[in-house]
Amino acid sequence: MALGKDYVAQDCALARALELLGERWTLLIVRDAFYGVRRYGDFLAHLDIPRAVLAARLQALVDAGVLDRRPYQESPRRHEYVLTERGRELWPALNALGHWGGEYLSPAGPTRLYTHLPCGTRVGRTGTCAACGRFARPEELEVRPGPGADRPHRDDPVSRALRRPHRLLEPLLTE
Amino acid sequence: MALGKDYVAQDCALARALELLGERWTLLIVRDAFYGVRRYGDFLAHLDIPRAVLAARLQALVDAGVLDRRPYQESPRRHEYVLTERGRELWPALNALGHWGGEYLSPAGPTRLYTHLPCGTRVGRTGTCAACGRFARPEELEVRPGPGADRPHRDDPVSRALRRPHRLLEPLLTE
DNA sequence: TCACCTCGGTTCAATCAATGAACTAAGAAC
DNA sequence: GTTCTTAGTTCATTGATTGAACCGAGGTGA
Repeated sequence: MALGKDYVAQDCALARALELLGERWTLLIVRDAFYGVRRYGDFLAHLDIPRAVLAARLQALVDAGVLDRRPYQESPRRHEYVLTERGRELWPALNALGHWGGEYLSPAGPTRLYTHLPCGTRVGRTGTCAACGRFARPEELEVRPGPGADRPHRDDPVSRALRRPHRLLEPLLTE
Repeated sequence: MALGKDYVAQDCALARALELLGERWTLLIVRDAFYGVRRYGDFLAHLDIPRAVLAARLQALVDAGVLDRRPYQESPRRHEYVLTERGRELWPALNALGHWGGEYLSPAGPTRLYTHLPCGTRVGRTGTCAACGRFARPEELEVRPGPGADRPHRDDPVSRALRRPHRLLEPLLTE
């Protein structure tokens, strides 16, 4: 938020997390990173976010160690943004918020469904796999559109790629 | 957020949750509600939030069914804001975010510690009680300041009351 | 060689939201 | 009847977000 009167006086771990993650767009960027989005242009196409804001948020997430900015090609040099271990640790929070939104704010049901790949079981609200009892790590999850994923609102290449079932954190294939 | 270009086009449960909860201050208000804060004046004293913003956020949370506004005395008629069942379902999300902030953004360690009252065990990152293996419900948790709760920044009556160990959701006693 | 394309940004004026101080209202207490 | 408490509202100022335009490095095709 980086305002004059920050959350700093709050002396609270949640406040510190929100100082970074509570800004508009930031958690949606992180969500997209879990879905495999890695490039500036892909975030831009999928989120309809102002370019300046996207640049600022990516920078903040890199500074906080949530994303790693690393080259994916030389000549011309281009970079991609990939979740670090610290960033991947945000999965439980994102999962919990998403499930809450699915349960209480999505009349048509969840917009996405998650399958725990090692045992093929659908994962519930808590993020725990009913079959094996463990909390599902994001690398072990496959996403696919759920019943609440209504009429295809968006038709950019990134949204189309995200509608295909795919494993979390796997880089997006936008042909 | 309620902006012209909302998150609506996102067709995503997380985006819908953030539309409500992602606004500045909102999740801190919900956190305080878990800690037992219920009155306008107590939120105000503890959060240092502008009065107009607090009023707007409380209204939005009531409209969304996260808080219930109900009278706690007649003559003069006064209301308090209490978490609904839907609001209490936000605990996993808040817990996950708070633990992430404690782990990665609080150098001195967690600012608060949670004990699962039925079995007396400290609760870890995942929010699951190591002893009984269940996900701890907020009513079953006791909060107390942790090692990262540094020098008493704030000295309003609400902050002082919150420093005493107490059970989540129990109304705050500010004498 | 020159025009044009792509990708990843930066710049900037206009708009919208947050801030904080002052004000309001209704009843209680003195 | 004056003052206190609680729970707000109002409003000018400040600050962040938006969206359109621009920039620069390198590649491509004629």
